[in-house]
Amino acid sequence: MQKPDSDRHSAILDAARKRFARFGPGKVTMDEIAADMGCSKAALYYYFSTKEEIFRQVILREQQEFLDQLTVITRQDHPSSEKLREYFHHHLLLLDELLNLKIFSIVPAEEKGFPLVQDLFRQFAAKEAALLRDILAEGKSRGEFSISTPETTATLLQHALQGLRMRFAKSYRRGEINDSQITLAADEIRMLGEIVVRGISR
Amino acid sequence: MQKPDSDRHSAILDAARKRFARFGPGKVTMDEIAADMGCSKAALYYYFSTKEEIFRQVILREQQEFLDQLTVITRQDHPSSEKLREYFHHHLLLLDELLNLKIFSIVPAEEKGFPLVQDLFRQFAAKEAALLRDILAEGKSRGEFSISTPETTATLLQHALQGLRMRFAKSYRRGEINDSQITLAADEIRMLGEIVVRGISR
DNA sequence: ATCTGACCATTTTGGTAAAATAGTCAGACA
DNA sequence: TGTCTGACTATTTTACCAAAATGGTCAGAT
Repeated sequence: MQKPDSDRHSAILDAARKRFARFGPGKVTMDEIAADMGCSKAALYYYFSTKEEIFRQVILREQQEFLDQLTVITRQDHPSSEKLREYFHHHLLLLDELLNLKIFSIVPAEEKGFPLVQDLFRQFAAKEAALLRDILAEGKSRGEFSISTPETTATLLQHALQGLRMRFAKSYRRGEINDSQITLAADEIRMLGEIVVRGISR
Repeated sequence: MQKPDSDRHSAILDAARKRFARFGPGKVTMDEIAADMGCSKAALYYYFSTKEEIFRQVILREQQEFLDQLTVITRQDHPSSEKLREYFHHHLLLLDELLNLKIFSIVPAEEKGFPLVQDLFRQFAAKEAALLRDILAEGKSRGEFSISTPETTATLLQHALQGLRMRFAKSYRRGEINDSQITLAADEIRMLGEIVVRGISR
């Protein structure tokens, strides 16, 4: 092959992801990742230039999966109000599944985060907001929604959702990760969705 | 007098508040507060049993002022929807003014916070939610609002507001505290208020 | 009733040597 | 040529300890 082995590349990301999700980027060593892979540390540098780059790509993959699922929603042939509801819904469900995202999109400030990764999250937030904005803009042009600027409204909703996430993250950090907590958070998010849909519908 | 000098007591809180607001509770020494007061450190212990107790009372006073103003709103003879709007509005304005609150209700996780103070914030959040709930319950009983449980809705709105605060807090921590940022945050909060009022109105 | 200086116990800080870690490289092997 | 290794270096993190700073006490002054 001309290109570096793509399977190997992604296997390293898998191994790293597990470690990162469990201990955070600061507490994972290259030697540990190598041990999980059953190879030497130097081998990792054949595929990735730095540890930060590994972490970046781990996060990137998680985010991409998240965005992909969200994008599917916007493509469907449903009323905008329905799309908005689904957007809210998936927002939580995915957050519950994607380990790394759950930890790092929420963790206080930047903690042990590399600066490069901060950029990543900024871009992610922007893409997320763009999806929301598209739903809102579509709803507006269809005459379903009554809003002045989809852009601003999208940002607003994103911040509000962020607040609900916080609550979820808090009980997570305390180990209270049981199902009833998730159900509670889901209910809250759904209720916000209902209020918002009603609040902006014509 | 039989009782400890109340003016002195509150003067100490004033001095401490300034220091705390500027450096945070962890970086303020009893000697510094005493120096500001022009007295010895030991004198402070005549009025307060511990440093934590001073900090607690500083926070308590700030929170009380905040709650008092908020309470005025609920007492007024306005439509519930109007009260809700005002509640949202004051929420930000006061946050902008009360230095300590602004810093500590927002600061990442608990940082240097004493455990005792954490309780304080929990209680504060509960009182805040109670005010919101009262507005919502009143609106419901008047037939203005269409909501199932004021309790749940109040919690939900509180979390959403928390999210908007975060955004405000972030630019604050970066020193970008200019007026345009505040205006932006105020606009966002007002818009959320409008959507919510519309979303729950009958 | 209010406050002080001297005092103690504990925590925080500064500095340094040892250990751990990220990243490099010349070369092995298929 | 593509993949990997062990040995190596430079830098960061940890471990430790003594010195300084700090929270809190107390007997007594005013």
